[in-house]
Amino acid sequence: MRDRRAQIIESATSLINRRGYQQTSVEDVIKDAGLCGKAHFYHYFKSKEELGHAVLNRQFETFAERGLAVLRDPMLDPLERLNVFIDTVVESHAEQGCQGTPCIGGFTVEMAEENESFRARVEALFERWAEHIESLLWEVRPRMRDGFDGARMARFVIATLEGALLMSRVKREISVMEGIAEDLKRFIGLHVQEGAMSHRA
Amino acid sequence: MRDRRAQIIESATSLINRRGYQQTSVEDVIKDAGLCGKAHFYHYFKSKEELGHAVLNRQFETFAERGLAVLRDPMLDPLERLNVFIDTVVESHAEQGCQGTPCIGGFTVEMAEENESFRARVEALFERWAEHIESLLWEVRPRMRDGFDGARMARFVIATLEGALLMSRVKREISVMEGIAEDLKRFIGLHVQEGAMSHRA
DNA sequence: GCGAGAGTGGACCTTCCGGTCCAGTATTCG
DNA sequence: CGAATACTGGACCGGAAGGTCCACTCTCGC
Repeated sequence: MRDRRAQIIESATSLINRRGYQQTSVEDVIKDAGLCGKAHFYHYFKSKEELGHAVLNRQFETFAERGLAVLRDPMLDPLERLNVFIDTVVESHAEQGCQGTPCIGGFTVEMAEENESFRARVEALFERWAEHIESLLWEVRPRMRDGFDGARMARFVIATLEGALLMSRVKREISVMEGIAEDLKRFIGLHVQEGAMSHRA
Repeated sequence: MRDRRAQIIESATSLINRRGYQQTSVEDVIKDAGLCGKAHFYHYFKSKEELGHAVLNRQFETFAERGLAVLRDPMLDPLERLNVFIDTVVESHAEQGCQGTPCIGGFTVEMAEENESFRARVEALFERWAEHIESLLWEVRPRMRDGFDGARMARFVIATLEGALLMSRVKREISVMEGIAEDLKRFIGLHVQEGAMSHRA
């Protein structure tokens, strides 16, 4: 069964999200996943590092499915999609009591610092995320003001979201993040040409 | 002599900035500070945690002196001060090879996660920072558009800077951060009323 | 000169943790 | 059946790290 492996990754992800990578011992994961001895764990993973990569991969995938999917939803106006995406990030963070890291952020940075191969992967995650937003913004380029730089804006959006995630995590409170998200959406909206609003209210 | 103690804090700050709190052992600090045995270290600090608080305090103070001072410089137009401040954050991050955390960010969040008393302190640091920006924005309120919310904007600025710091740290590259900082300044500028520009070019 | 605090040097304890090894049982599938 | 694979349980190892203890020297102010 690969169920077990998946379950270990699940447990590890949740624990690492809450306590960080270093603060999560293999033993903790074993306990949480309901395994017995270490042998069982090392039957599936050759090291804690391998588990770390698996967790990062999982973040990668979940994020790609849930988060990034909305960025490509053909039913919505691109800019609207971006707004929905931002709201989604805020909401999922709120759902997890300002602790989980629905996309990147938080613990991933700790991991990036720990180990070069982790770092590369986190960077790739950032890049992939940026590219999604970038291509979305490319779609709406004709509607934007002159000099609009989608690549830059994509990074700006990500940085702001990450920072907001971080702040509300430290503060253990979501309201700050909500305000920031609103302002961020407003900022994006300011780049739309007058009279070139999307087809929504 | 309190020199020694200060020197230990100095070493610890630098190490923690580079490698994180958990990744920095007391032994590392001892070596870096040029102490001899552990006894020497524990002569000044009763625990690693106490050292951690001292480091946080130092960050607090250095940041207050260098970073926040510019926010109150009476010689500059308030909005200009904010721009200078943003540039300063970018520059000092660049100087440290995208690794140091000139103000908060990075390792402080790791510490916040580690220990509740650390968390409270980091939160206080955030709050203090926000208040400085807030009061600066209060000064220029008459020049701003209707509905301008200084408190919100202050948090927005901080979140964006923190996120940018984080991204460029993972990427080990400053250019992304520079772009974000520019956009951030531009965003702030967009809230100024037409015809109410500051007295600079 | 004497006592306190600074500094030196290292042995040592304990706990935690990643990782190994092993011995055995349950399950499943050719 | 028989062999691989999944699972159980626990002993164990080696190293890192926080922290204690101790015996000793140096230096400075009273």
